[in-house]
Amino acid sequence: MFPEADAVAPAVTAVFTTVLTEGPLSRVALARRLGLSSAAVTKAARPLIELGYLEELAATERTGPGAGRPASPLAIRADREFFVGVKITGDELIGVVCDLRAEVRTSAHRRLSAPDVDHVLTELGELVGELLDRPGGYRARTRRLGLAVSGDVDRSTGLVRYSPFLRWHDLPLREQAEKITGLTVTVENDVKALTTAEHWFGEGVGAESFALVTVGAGIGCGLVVGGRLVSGSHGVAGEIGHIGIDVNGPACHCGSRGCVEAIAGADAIVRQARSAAGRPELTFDDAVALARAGDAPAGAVFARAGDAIGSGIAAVANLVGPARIVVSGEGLAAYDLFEPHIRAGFQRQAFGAAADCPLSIRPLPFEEWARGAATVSIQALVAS
Amino acid sequence: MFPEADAVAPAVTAVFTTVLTEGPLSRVALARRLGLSSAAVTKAARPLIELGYLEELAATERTGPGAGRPASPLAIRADREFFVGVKITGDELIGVVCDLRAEVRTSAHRRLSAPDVDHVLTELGELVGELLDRPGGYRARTRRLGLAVSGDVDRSTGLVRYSPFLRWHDLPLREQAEKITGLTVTVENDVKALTTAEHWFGEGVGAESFALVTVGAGIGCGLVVGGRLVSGSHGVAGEIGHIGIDVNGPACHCGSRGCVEAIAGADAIVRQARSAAGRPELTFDDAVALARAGDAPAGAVFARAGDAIGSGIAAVANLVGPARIVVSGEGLAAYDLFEPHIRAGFQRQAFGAAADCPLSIRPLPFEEWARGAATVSIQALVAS
DNA sequence: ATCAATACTTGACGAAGGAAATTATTGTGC
DNA sequence: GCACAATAATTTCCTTCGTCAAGTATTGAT
Repeated sequence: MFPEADAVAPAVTAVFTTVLTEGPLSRVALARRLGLSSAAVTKAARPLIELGYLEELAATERTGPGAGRPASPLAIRADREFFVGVKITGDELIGVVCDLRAEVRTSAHRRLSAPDVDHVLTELGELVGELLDRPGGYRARTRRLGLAVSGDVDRSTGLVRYSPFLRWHDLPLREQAEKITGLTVTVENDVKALTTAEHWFGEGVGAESFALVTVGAGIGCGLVVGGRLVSGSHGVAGEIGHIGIDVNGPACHCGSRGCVEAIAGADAIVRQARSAAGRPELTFDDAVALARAGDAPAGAVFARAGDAIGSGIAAVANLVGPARIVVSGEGLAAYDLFEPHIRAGFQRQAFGAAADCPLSIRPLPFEEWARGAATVSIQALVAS
Repeated sequence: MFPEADAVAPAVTAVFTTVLTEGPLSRVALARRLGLSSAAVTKAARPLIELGYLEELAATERTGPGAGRPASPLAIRADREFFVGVKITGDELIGVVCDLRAEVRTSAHRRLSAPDVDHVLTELGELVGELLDRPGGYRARTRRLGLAVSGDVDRSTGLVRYSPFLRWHDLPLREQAEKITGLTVTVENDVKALTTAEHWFGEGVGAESFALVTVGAGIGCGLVVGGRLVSGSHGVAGEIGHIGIDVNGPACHCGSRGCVEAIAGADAIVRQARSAAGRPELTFDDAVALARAGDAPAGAVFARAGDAIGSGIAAVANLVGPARIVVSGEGLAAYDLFEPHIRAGFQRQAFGAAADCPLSIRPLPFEEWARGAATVSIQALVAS
């Protein structure tokens, strides 16, 4: 958190993260929220104000019966520091500069000619440089960069163990990215980064448990339980895409049959739409167009896919009972075709009170992935 | 923890629970394990020794190169205090007296004529009295009783919100049981209690995450993530029995089709075995006997059920990635018929490294449920 | 103007844990 | 047998963190 200080008092971190994620709050409100005395909050807030991370707002509207000194809420000074976030895919880099509240200030992207490590790193360095040199005074106030990569990533060491789309194995990405950008780098799995962003700054704020489901080429899921991101003891967690929901379903690339992804993944949808229409050249967008035009077989493909996703989500709700679930991802460009069927599948398969779990289904700007990466670097600041 | 003391130092609780669950450990070993200084462990251990909860063992075998003062490991004095645990089912009470290490010292059970609250409480009082008066000096050293009940239970208030088998609604069980027994009572859901027992004293010891799956009339699951029991925001968690694994499968009492429980629950197995054999009077035990005798249709019913359970377990592994999974329950009396199919279903449906999750499949003495209840009261002591 | 109510600050205090020195107890090399 | 190295446990002193209780600040109501 602070330049020179090996350990920050727990209360300081708690006050900071609570103000950061739960908006302006008075010291007394913070004390209640955190189970601390108001004296402790006063003391914890002081260094944060001195460093410019927090500021005191003017007292606003009266709350209670009308008497008493008005509260002076503490708020984040969002422009105190900026963070770069970059999502790395097999053929593109998407970069953003965010403020402390993870609001995107500017963004850019670059196509990649190949997932070659050196090429990616060169492009990354240029992209970060371009973003920081844009008007806004970002460079002077930016120390950290977050990277989001699909696959098996060790956040604590910044090592990419294996990324199938990028074909990377045991790549010390943090080290190399720090060398080329001069920033302090945090590397995280893309779905986890997005989940973190939603947990800290999106619909998951304040939730003790929370799930984010991404629909796209694959079907992924990030899980927060007990306020902490679930990582999985064997490096696997949130693999909602390979829950089996139909023992007689289509074969999946994982070797089983009837996995959610084998029914609702983008490839699976294209395959099913092609055979339903008898047109082997059909693309995903064609299938969407057909279904929207009222073509019954194409519509049925999306219906089945949505239902499969809903079933998978219900499995999450039945097992861990998150306070809320957000469904998102580039696959939801065809939102209108999926949404009712996701809900129907969920309602059918959710057991008892699990069906009460609020479900937000909404498409997601692709930039959001990069914002997730930036959020991870904000977290890294707070944890430091 | 201690009679008069509103707050116990965190280190004291940490030292106690670690010695309790991870066996005799020297102070230095505890310090390493807990990230504390050895001075802190010395200080934390002292009151525990004075109160008779811990004792110092004689130095045993030398460990390292051979020099240095030998360690004096700290161990639990298991007979310092006893705990009663009772599992309440619709037609029976099963009670045990356990020591601090949750070893069963004596047990008893009583049949219930009806799940009538007053009747159950009367029988409970008599059962507890009978257990404590047995030779062993239990009564003088027993202060706590744990109750395990199926259904929706609020452990913090001791309220049974709804228990379908017992047909109880919003029953303040803790209060009433305390009145009748004079002990401090903790009430917990039965599957959670069993999970806790396995996490503290069984195969889940030391695991950061852990799952226990029970196979019986229903298929249940208790989940530990981040060292803490998962409760579910809407009161639902671990409902592995209603994960849908076959959209065209048999109808389930929950309203959906192809739930794990609709294929592998005891009722479902009987129903399938009856129609497979064309004998409508068949019991569960008959079906087991048939399958063991080599009857192919009966064997197929168990195979399908085991496979369904394995699929459900794989969903748990894919989603939360527990360090290990224990499968148990009275349904595993037919262990030999299930086991290979559970493993096969799990291996097929577990994604990637999730398949590495160790799976223990073993039948479980019915008394174990009561031991789970006792464990919960041991936890309540530690937390107090 | 006074008072009650609420928010915040201050300073004394205590609990908890760490650092380093000290004591305890062993095996090893001579 | 005697220094000594090595490891375990304890003691003493000290820092840190947070609470408590008292005091200050700022409002509306009487």
